[in-house]
Amino acid sequence: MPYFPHPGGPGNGGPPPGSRAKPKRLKAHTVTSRSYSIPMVPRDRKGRPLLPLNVGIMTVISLGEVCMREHFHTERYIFPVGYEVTRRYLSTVDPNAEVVYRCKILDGGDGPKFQITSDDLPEKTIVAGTATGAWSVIVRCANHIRNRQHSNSVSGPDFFGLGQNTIKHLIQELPGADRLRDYVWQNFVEGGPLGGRHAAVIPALPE
DNA sequence: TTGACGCAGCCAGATTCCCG
DNA sequence: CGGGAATCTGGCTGCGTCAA
Repeated sequence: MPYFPHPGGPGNGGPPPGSRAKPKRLKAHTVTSRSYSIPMVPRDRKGRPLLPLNVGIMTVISLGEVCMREHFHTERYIFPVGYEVTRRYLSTVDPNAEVVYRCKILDGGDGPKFQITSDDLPEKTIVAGTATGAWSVIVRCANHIRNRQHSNSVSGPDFFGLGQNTIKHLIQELPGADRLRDYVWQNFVEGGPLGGRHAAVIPALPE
């Protein structure tokens, strides 16, 4: 998650020394359009991204298609029908294992359906109306078999990769994305100055 | 070679929303 | 109105890059 401290955050006075009481946070309900630098994305001759594509720990299998209907986008995220990624996470069967989860967004008629299938339980498919709902089932179960008592709080869109700037950028490029009413358009600069682990996005090796 | 730096991934908790 | 679900923010940690 790119962290951009907002005005009024830490460093802007902050709590008095010795005070550990956190100030009440107000929900940032407005999304502002701004520019982000993202790694260069490998593309074919027509300019389409080469899939599958490794983005961080995730692999984008398909970007799907932008659906103009309501509920298929918010001001922060677009939920393309047919979008598919894989990612590694804790197994819900073996406490010592990690498995690959296949995340898909399907057309549920009146809204998107978020489907997750794990490699160790391919017959058990989790489907929910929200990304958070689907992933919270996994996280709760993974924590349960490990006897971990932490909350099942999880950012679903984050786990689906929809919060990744690179993936956001690719989804924004899909036909129709520029005509979504509620979505707040972000400006991405490909090949911008980036350090760290994921300075380059590489095509995933075919299985 | 190594330490500083920057970023992604993940988690905890706060806030908001929604339904009974 | 209350409780649970959904969503978002802030911070910690680990790892890769780069310069000294």
